[in-house]
Amino acid sequence: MDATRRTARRSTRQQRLVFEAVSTTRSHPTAEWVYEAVRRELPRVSLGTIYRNLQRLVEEGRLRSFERAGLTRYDADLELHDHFSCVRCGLLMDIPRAPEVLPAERRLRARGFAVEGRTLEFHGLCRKCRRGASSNG
Amino acid sequence: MDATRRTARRSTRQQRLVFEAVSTTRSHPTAEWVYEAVRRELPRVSLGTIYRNLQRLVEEGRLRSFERAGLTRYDADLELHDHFSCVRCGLLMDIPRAPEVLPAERRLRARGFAVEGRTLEFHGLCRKCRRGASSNG
DNA sequence: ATCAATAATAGGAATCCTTACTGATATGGA
DNA sequence: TCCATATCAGTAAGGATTCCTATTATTGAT
Ligand SMILES: [Mn+2]
Ligand SMILES: [Mn+2]
Ligand SMILES: [Zn+2]
Ligand SMILES: [Zn+2]
Repeated sequence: MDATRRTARRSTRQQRLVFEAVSTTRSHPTAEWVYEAVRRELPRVSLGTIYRNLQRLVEEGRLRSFERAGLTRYDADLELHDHFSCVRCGLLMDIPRAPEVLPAERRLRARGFAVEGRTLEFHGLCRKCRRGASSNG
Repeated sequence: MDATRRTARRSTRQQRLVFEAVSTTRSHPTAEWVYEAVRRELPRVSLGTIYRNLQRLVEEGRLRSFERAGLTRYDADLELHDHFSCVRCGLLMDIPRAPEVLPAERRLRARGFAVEGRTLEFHGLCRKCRRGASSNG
């Protein structure tokens, strides 16, 4: 049976390298960053291929994506988690998400909204930047 | 004294109309939306003027801005508040922010981070879309 | 190994939002 | 009036992403 599915899912070298580039960093990289990383292994790769595979991996649920400062960034960590970003150095750090339900979410549900998820990001100064904050400009 | 400040701050008709367009809606409009709104009063206004004044108003702290789906959106509500967005109809709704401190923020401070603020957005189905969710595609 | 069918690629053009530039115009003070 | 300066309209330029097309790679079957 199942004669309809003639072709199996491909996994090209390009796609594997794109996924690997994103999944081996915690820096929430941009397409350009992934491009440079993949190029080191596959110098002839094209930027279009990077975008195409990133988008495919997001559709397949193997990566998350979000925007920041006009750029799309990618994250291979599929666990629900929140973020902290440093307004000085640009660090974008993961924060584990505790199972607690936020009061605001309870209020939304009580009003009849179906809450499926959330995005939570704190911003401020990381430890390193905090130390130099008073002396430097 | 204060002879250095020779020219007073101008407030042009264009700037007033840009601010009015943003501040009289709760839809978190885009630059294009503001452009169309201002054009109804001032048909010869240019898109560059819209962008320039939006950017100026944000710098002056009279508007907030943030990105969503590749577009910059503007908000005249300076009160700290959170958002709910409907994944089906695109509604982006304000949620008043209660004074409670989130546990995740306490944990960050305990680890030495200086938390200055946060962005919190829930997503799911609004009441209207929830009703039609099961029957419609 | 060869073949046909199909999926993915490289390279570049096109698109979309936003910013930067330029010459014209308006404003307010000396 | 005359000058300095701010803002304007219009348009060019920029940057990130998507789209397009001919080419190449992969698969399954002969
Ligand atoms: Mn993350
Ligand atoms: Mn708002
Ligand atoms: Zn920092
Ligand atoms: Zn809705």
